[in-house]
Amino acid sequence: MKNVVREPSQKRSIEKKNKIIQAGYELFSEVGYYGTNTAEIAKRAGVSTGIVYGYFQDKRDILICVLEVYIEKAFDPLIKMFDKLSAPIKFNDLVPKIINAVIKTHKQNKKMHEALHSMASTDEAVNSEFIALEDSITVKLAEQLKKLGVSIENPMEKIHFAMDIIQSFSHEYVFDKHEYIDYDVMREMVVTTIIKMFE
Amino acid sequence: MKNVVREPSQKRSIEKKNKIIQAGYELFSEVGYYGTNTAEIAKRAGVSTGIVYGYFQDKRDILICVLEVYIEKAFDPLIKMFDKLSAPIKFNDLVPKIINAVIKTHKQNKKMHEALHSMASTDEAVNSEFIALEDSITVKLAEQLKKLGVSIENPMEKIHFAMDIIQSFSHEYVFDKHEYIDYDVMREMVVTTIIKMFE
Amino acid sequence: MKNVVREPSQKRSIEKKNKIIQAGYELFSEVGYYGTNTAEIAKRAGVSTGIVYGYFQDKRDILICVLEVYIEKAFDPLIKMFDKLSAPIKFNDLVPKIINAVIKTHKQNKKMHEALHSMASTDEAVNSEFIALEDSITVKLAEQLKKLGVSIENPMEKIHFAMDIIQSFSHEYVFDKHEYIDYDVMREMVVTTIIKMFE
Amino acid sequence: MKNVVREPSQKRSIEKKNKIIQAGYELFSEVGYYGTNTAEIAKRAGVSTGIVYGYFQDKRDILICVLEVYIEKAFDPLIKMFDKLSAPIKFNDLVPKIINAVIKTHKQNKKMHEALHSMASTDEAVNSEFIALEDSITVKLAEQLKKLGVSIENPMEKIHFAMDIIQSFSHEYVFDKHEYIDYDVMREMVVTTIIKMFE
DNA sequence: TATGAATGAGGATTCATTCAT
DNA sequence: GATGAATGAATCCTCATTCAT
Repeated sequence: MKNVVREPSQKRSIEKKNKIIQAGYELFSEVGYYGTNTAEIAKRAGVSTGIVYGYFQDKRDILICVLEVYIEKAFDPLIKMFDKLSAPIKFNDLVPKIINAVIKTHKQNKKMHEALHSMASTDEAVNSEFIALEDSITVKLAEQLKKLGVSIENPMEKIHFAMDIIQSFSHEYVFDKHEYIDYDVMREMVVTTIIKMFE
Repeated sequence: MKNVVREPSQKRSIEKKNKIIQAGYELFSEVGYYGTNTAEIAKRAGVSTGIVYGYFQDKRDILICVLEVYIEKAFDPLIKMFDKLSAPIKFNDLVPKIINAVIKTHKQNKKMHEALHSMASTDEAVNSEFIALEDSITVKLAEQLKKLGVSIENPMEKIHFAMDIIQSFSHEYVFDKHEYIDYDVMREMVVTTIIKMFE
Repeated sequence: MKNVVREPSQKRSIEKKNKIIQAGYELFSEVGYYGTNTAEIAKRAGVSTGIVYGYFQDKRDILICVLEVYIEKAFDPLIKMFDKLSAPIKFNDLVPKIINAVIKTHKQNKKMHEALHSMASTDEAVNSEFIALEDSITVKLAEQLKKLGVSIENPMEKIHFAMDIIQSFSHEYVFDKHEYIDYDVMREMVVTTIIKMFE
Repeated sequence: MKNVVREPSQKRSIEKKNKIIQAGYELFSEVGYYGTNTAEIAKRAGVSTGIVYGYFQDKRDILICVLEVYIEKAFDPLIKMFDKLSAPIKFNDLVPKIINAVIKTHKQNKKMHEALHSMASTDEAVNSEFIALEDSITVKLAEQLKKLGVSIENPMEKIHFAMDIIQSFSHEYVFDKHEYIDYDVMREMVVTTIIKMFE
């Protein structure tokens, strides 16, 4: 009976809810979930501590919302790109484009990406959300390929594998972790590997 | 004069320190770093809360030690495998062997793996340690290959890329996240991809 | 200028004020004063949180009003019974009738009875109200008896003592606390004791 | 696994636990359970907030302990008096003695008495404890009377009724609520009533 | 070295009350 | 009058860390 969270119908309210999510987004990015306290979120959002609990059940609820926003921000461009695909598919063009898109996303959200992934191990909901995201991307792409006449063996596995490679490469690329690695060379490897797989 | 952490010279002391690390290992695995408190660690280790701070600077220090143990446990078999390599290298045999080893490691330590990786985003030291680990593996393997007469273009990039693929695949394999994926088919892809790269 | 509480003159307003009191009545009964929050009262009353403070100074003020309603509901029947008394008074009939009335009241309002009495220790106003209630009952009954020609020694003390006994018995009877007690036997004792006192 | 409350074995610890209970006792008496906060209790007890939770599960746990102390303090004299009874029982002496004892107890603990009774309506444990207390007193006294050869009809009901009367009278007597009442006259009524019942 | 009691700052959350609309 | 969003002080409790013994 208690703790009913307002579903903001007023414009003002939605804006305020978004402000809080945005504040959470920033703070979680900067200092992580455990490094952030609700008072800080409220202050950054320009609201009182109390009202935060008018919009969210608890601190974790903010995290979940931030996660959703992140997923939308980060993966919508990709999904849209897949939607726009048209026959005949030229993997030579497509693969680099995807890689670039993923890298761009990583660059823009790298901290949040880290912060959220770091929660997946403790928080089942966060984990599921990421799994569902991978599912939807894989399935969506598989459908598109089929529709566009690309007929390959084990499409699911190939797509998933390709996405894995791209993810892991982009992560490296953005965080640029090892100085002895020429990441542009590596990028070429990724591209080549994937293209071969789909031909 | 504060915070002087004893480097235990006595056998008993070393054992005690290890017990604490072990307790930390278990607890961090089970409930994560933030879900664990030092009193619990002490209790599980069978020591007093106070003495924990005789062996470790703070809670994070335990994490670092746990991390080291993990890395040793998890990656020593791999490194040893590389040490034992002898010419001529048969990638057809080697690659599956490596994959199996990594999967085995993942299986045995999956919770700890998660827990530690989730810290890398917030804790610089943890992050560096992981980077250093990747470095050392890459470098070590590169040296070995060279020594054993394998001469390929861009060895660093290739090795690193191969390791990335294996890591990410093993992770998927162990956590078995998507039901529509046949992970044995995917494993074959990984093997084939890598072998091609090195020939 | 602050905290001016409107004395509602409009019918609608009076109804609304009563609704709030009713909601308070129910909630205080169910979960006690401290277990109830004003938002809940407002919701149950079907009004906004804000307007509650248009009709009441603060939460405690609602309590006071609830108390008044309770007293009226619970003790008016008794007072009316006293009003209707006519000579000659037959204590053999009257005493059981009073006991039944008090028990009935207790049964109908037992939760509220508890809730309010539990406030008397902390809240002076609540306490006074209860004392005043006892006063008025005692005085009223004393007057009636006198008017009806019942002349006894120490009427005030006797009446008060009788009321005390009835109160405490009714409480026991309704809450039926001890299984080894036959409350009907006890009721007889109460009746006999009181009748003897007044003859 | 968490929240294990120390059962203090050390003398110092017991003293400290008692200090906290004492502080709770005072504060609950003065401003009630809801008017007291844990920090205040700690301060009054001369300890830190933290350690309070080393000795008690939560705030309510303190209340329960305070209740036990109160019951012991308040009712042990009575119980002991009953233990010492010897044949033949002279109700003329005994009843006033009991009344005096109960009044004395009420006087010494009146605030605590109020505070605790006010919790009984919300807190089941507190309620049960009071019921159990009444049980034990009634049973104990019944046994004694039987042992000492006092054979009366409905002893349980009579004892209980007598205790009720005494309780309620003592309460009135101590709080001295109505100026038109001569409480010494009333006391005589109580005494007479009870004595008659047991003869 | 070792103990575990003690510290107290910090954090999530609630809720009576106010205020802009 | 009425709404319900907003406020922010207050509260319970936790836990990393210290310290007396």
